[in-house]
Amino acid sequence: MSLRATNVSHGKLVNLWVVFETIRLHGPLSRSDIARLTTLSKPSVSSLVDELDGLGLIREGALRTGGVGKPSTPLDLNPEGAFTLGLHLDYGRATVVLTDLIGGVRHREVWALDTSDQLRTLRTIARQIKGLLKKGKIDRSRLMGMGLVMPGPFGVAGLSPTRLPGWDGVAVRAALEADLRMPVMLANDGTGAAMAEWRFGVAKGHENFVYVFIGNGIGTGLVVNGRLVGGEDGNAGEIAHVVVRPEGHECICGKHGCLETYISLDSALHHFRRNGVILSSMEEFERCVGPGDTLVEEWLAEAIGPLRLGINLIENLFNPEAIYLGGDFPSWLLDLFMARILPLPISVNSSHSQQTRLRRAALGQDAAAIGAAALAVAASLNPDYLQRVQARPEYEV
Amino acid sequence: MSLRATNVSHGKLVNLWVVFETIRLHGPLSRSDIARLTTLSKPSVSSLVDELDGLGLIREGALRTGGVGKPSTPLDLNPEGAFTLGLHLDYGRATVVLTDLIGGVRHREVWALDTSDQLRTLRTIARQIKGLLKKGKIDRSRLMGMGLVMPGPFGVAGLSPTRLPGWDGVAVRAALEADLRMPVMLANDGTGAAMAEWRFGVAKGHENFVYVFIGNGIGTGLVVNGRLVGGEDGNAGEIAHVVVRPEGHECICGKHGCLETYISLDSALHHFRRNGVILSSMEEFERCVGPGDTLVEEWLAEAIGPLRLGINLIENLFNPEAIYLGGDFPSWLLDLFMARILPLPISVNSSHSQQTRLRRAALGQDAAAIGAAALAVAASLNPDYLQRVQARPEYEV
DNA sequence: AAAATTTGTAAGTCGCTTTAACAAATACGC
DNA sequence: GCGTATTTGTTAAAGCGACTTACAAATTTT
Repeated sequence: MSLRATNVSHGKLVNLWVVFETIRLHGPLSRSDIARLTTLSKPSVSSLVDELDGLGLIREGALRTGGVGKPSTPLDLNPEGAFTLGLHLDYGRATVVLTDLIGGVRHREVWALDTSDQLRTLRTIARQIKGLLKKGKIDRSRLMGMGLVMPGPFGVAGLSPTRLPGWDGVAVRAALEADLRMPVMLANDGTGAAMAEWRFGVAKGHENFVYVFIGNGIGTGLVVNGRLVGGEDGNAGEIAHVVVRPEGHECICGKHGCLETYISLDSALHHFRRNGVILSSMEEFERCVGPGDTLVEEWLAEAIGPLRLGINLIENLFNPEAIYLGGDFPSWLLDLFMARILPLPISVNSSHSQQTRLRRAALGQDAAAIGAAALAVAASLNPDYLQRVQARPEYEV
Repeated sequence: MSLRATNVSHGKLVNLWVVFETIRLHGPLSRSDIARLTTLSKPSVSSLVDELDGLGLIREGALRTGGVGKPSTPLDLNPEGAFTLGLHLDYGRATVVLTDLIGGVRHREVWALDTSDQLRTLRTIARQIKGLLKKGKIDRSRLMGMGLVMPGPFGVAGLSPTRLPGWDGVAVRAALEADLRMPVMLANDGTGAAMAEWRFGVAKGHENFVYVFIGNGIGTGLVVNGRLVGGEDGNAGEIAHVVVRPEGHECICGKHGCLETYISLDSALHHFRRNGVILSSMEEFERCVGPGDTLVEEWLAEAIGPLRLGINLIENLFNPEAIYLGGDFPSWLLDLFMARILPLPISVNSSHSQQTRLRRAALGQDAAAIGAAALAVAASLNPDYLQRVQARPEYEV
């Protein structure tokens, strides 16, 4: 049961978060602006602003004159106010970003890893992160924690993790938390990418949206009623194994015609392999394949129908403000999807404009890692942050 | 933006709701029990309980002795504390219930209506309801309002309302609110049914679940993160036009293979008509058709695959605690669905047991109306009730 | 230069939860 | 059977943060 009583102290934390978010979304703002936007009184805003200032999370700009009345002091987030780590773990690869409070990437590393050895991978990651921090790029006392995202689903025999073999039931979160001695949040990669666009990208301010993440596999990140959605086990948004072609390709899950067998790097590699071209990673794919290739066109022709159905069912079930398309795929390929998928079939969102319904994600291939970092901010500042986004069943490594 | 600041008075309303809900879900409870369950202090609980008592919403039971210590006073909801009206408007028919605070149906009426005449229908409904109230079955001052549910989607040209022709853009809510002079909440029928099971039925206490509502058409009601989901326009959960057979039946929406063309009364009637049997309403269907009929079996054989896909995609996208199957369909037919659909295909919910994943709704065919009534309770008591469940685009009648 | 407007602060009030202390009523131990 | 432990629920006072009211300060408008 999520029914939690409240009291004055909790209320204050809520208001602190409200002021913080208001500045983030609409800043720079004066204290009076904030009072108007939040319905808090001016004295209350002043006091909360003082507190945020004391924490170093916001900063004052130069006095702004021009209008009638006393000049106002614009307030904005202080990028240096807090730092978080974001880790995107994927097949054979880990991306780590160190971000500031406004999503600026202060440091970035990508490691090639043998992810089939889980223990070794975890040790390497922990060691590398410690090294990264020792280089002293940031004030260590301002490091709030780390977010970790990886392909889901979590804890489902026969289904997971379909894109990261052998990682089912590995207590990634606990292991890293213990080793790095900082809070670690865990979610799937789609949720990470959604979080990034939600806080720092084009999905700012949305109450309801869906991020479709295309990478090795395909997944989504969900925001409903202004909150991230994890579902009962942290596995919500798992669109990969939704059937779009009942008589279609056989899937590793045992069903036929799952979306992932049409739209994913894996499905592309399969198509290439069936035609005698052996490619085995995203890097190789990017290096060897381009927009005009016949094999790409063939694969795309087969993939666009299923993707259209996927978009359609997301619209009908979530009736979101918008759907964002992004992920690990090369940019030109996402662009092709965007172009070929139009016109969108009729749905509950048909009263919105085509441009509104489906949009390109703005952040690049690091989105998932950046969003992971953002998870750690939300977890430590938002008193109502939903833990349930995290995956549940974890066992000892 | 849903970022709303809080203060002590709002906090009190939250806590009042928390205490109310705690009693509803776990009652009968002593004041001390409530304090333990909510983390509120004992004096706070006492004060909030006094307030709820003053409102007449709860009542004390007989002193409960037996354990160590002073005997406790069990508290429970007072059924007579508040009444609400629930209206389920559907093709050719309106069901109205007058319910008490614990979902007990104090009065029920079903009217056959010519719903193709919207103005007339609205007038009739308003008149009948006024008459119903005049009969003086309840203390009028304790009537909190009305909930209205009807088939969606709302405000989508070419798609809605697929099961209630001519009602698109009709300002039902405003019209009834003005005529009856009480607050009226509006949502789709799936949401109504979900609400009924959530508050009074087998879905009590869930944070995440989906109700699949099968009637003239097919829809769902969604609860995510402990809140109803409406989406941007109040149209979330519109599963009817999700494509499950890309090469399948043509649908009135212009697409092919929509779920509704396989599982809905409408699809059954179509199948019968193609085979020379003309039926035109749910009543007729119930009267003329039974479990063993060949035509039913044929239709069922074709319907069960699509339904299985529908359940599968709901599981994968929402990862709910459970899915409930119910609606306007005759009970024996829902039972057949429940039996034939097993085993459920693999999904993110496969780690749950089959019995947990899909369950029969407990409330009968009045569920949608009862849930509509429950909407009015939540709207007036829960300070964080999500208005967005309501349909948005409404125009004057 | 006076008036109007707007920003932001200071002082005190208000509402609600909390802590601390305690009275009342029961079961339990001897 | 009586004192003790336990639990319930209330009373009184403290604490906390938002609110209202009043006002000083800095600018534009007239």
